[in-house]
Amino acid sequence: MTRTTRDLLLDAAEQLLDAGGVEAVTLREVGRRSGVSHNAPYKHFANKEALLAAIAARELRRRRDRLTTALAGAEPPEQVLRRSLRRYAEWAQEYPARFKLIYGRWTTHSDELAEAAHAASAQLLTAVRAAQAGGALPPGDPERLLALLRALAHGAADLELAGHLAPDGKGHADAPTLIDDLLTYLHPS
Amino acid sequence: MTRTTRDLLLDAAEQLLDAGGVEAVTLREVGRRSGVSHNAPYKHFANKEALLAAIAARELRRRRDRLTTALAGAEPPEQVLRRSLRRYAEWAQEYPARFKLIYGRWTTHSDELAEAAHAASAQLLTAVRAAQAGGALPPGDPERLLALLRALAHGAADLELAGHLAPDGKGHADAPTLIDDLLTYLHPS
DNA sequence: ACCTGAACACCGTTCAAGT
DNA sequence: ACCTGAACACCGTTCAAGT
Repeated sequence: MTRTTRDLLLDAAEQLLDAGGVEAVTLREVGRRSGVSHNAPYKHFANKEALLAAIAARELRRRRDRLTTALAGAEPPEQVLRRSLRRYAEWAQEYPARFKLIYGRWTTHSDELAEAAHAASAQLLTAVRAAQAGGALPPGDPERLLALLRALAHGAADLELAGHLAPDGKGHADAPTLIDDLLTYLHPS
Repeated sequence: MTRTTRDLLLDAAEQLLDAGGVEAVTLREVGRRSGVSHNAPYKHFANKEALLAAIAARELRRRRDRLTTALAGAEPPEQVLRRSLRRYAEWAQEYPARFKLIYGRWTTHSDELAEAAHAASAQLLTAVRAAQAGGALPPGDPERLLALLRALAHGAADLELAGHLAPDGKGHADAPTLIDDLLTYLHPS
């Protein structure tokens, strides 16, 4: 409950991450903003990679908790799925650096990161199964169908972020539109 | 035709990029490998960003040329499209750093980069239209349909690269499989 | 247990100077 | 026109030393 130095370091690093991307996160500036020396972070994290992994894990846990809340409601599973995928794309747009950090390659193995990612996947899988049972998604391996949905949402978000999605502005092909398009194509008629 | 210093610098930088990612590309090492001083690159490129943009543009032009060749053949357009998307995913796996560089956010505007990207899109759009005309893809705005296909291929490639696609190995949900799955779902029955 | 300050080996970039 | 060497302001990381 007490505001530890570790928390201060994490908050400062997250602030820098959001403001200027991963390259703006320097241990020296993190220390400066936390009121400690430039290498105090080494008493709390093995190195810079470990600090970034801790930020990624914390953010992933936040998102998993929100997803759990959404799934607990009375909404039909295909609606929950649609909203979750759309929120994923919106979140990527709002916090691009967090998105890149979490869904980029992890150079350091982190148990807590892997655990949070697995839990989020399990939640989504439940929604896919329920949507299949309700006839809103075609039958077949739910893991494979979820992979398709996630790949589309991820690719749409990433391309939009890079400005490579419909560069002429034609077709209104933004990420939420593409997610809706896919769900429509997948809906058994 | 002569091997200019500029070419040497580009080749050295590309080598470093492939070997160790974008962070392994330092102007000092590029100069070292090209047999010039650590700041000779500044006589050929405005800065490091411009050097990276030149590499990206060169690679994008190579890929566009290969795509043009593929489209000129007698193969049915939906097969060309399928092969192009699969090759995209394979290329991402083989040259992850080039993939990240080209499809990441461009911090420096480059006319030649923008031009090459636009040309590649135009080529793919032709294939989509032909596949629609042949009944292999559903009707509707071809730009929007192409955006869907590219987003899926991009997302599948990027997640696979990061090791976040089917982490348990279940479902055989690798990138080529997902591309095939989407084309199957899209095929009007 | 946690923190500091100096030090080391790197960076990108600038600049005066050379051919 | 192209290149060099010194210099500047940064980095991440290590280490001896302090409380």
